[in-house]
Amino acid sequence: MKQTAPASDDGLKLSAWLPYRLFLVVAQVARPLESFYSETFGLSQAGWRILAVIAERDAANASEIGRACALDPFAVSRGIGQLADLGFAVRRPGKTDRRFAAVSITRSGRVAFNRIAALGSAIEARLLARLTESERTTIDSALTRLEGESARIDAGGWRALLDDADVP
Amino acid sequence: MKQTAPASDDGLKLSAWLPYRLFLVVAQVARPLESFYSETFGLSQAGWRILAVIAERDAANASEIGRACALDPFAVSRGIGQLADLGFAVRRPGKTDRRFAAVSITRSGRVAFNRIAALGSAIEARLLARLTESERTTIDSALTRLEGESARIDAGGWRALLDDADVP
DNA sequence: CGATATGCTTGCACTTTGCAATTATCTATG
DNA sequence: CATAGATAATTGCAAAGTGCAAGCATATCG
Repeated sequence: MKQTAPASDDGLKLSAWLPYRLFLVVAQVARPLESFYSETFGLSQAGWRILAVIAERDAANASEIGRACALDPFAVSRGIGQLADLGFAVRRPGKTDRRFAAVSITRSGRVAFNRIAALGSAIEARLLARLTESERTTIDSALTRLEGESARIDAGGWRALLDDADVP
Repeated sequence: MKQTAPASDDGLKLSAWLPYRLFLVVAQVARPLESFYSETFGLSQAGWRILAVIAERDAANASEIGRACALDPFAVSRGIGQLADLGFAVRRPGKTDRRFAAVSITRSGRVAFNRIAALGSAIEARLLARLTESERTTIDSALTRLEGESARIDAGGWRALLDDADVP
């Protein structure tokens, strides 16, 4: 009676794997935020991300937005469409090159953003309260490097990852 | 000419917001891994997460799995179905209480898991290489607290978050 | 001027998700 | 010991989201 394999035989303990641990925090924190903005404004996840980007970077074009929040051009286009329907954003042809849309947040978009941002800040405050001052500093600096390295990992694709170490 | 609101007036700078920074790392790191297991095994994201859970915790039931990887019962059920179709998992009625499914990884499921885990380990290694030993220690301990706090945040829902601080 | 390239959008098929209803099993009670 | 009320999991179906081919507008090059 040995149809199922018994214990773990590779070196990956999920609960200790760094990306998984980060994922858990992100997923759990995203859920209440998402239910807030979707219930309150009918905003999708992509819509919220884009709103947050154009709230801090005015007259952004679609590719910039996509890069800033890990969204492909289709999703960006649709997200902007949603924001435009809700009256939270306007798109105008770009000033110099009119192929580039210049997407800007509207007044009511900013109002909505501020409401969501208040929740976001509350969440961050709850998290930061669990850390000491020196931990915050360490994490801030470490995270900068992790962002850079993860961008490179992403850009390289999975094939590049197996050239370094053990391969199947 | 003032249809659009100008600069940021609330305190949320997206690029400095902790959950966003964590999200970026997670999203970028997940992408190559996902394209690997979906191309190679036809596994969905939920399928992979569940596979990873049952690889380290044998005879798990659906709610345990769901809790362990932030998946609702429907998604878990479907994910298990997918794994069963692929021959990577079997479900049997639980031993004592037969309502609980006892989900176990199969031999070929473990083979697949090990292949994916190798990639996962490579990714983690790349990330950890960017950190000093003391940063790793700090992050390890901080992350444990963040996991706990984010679980509480999730459990409380968004209404609970606004009772503490500034409200809209 | 075409011809070609680029940024973005749209239409359509396909997949994933959310939720109500269902099945199977267990526990408690008269 | 039958029946009512839980609980764990699954399934069916509609709604939402996604991926990709093709399309439109604009720009640049020969």
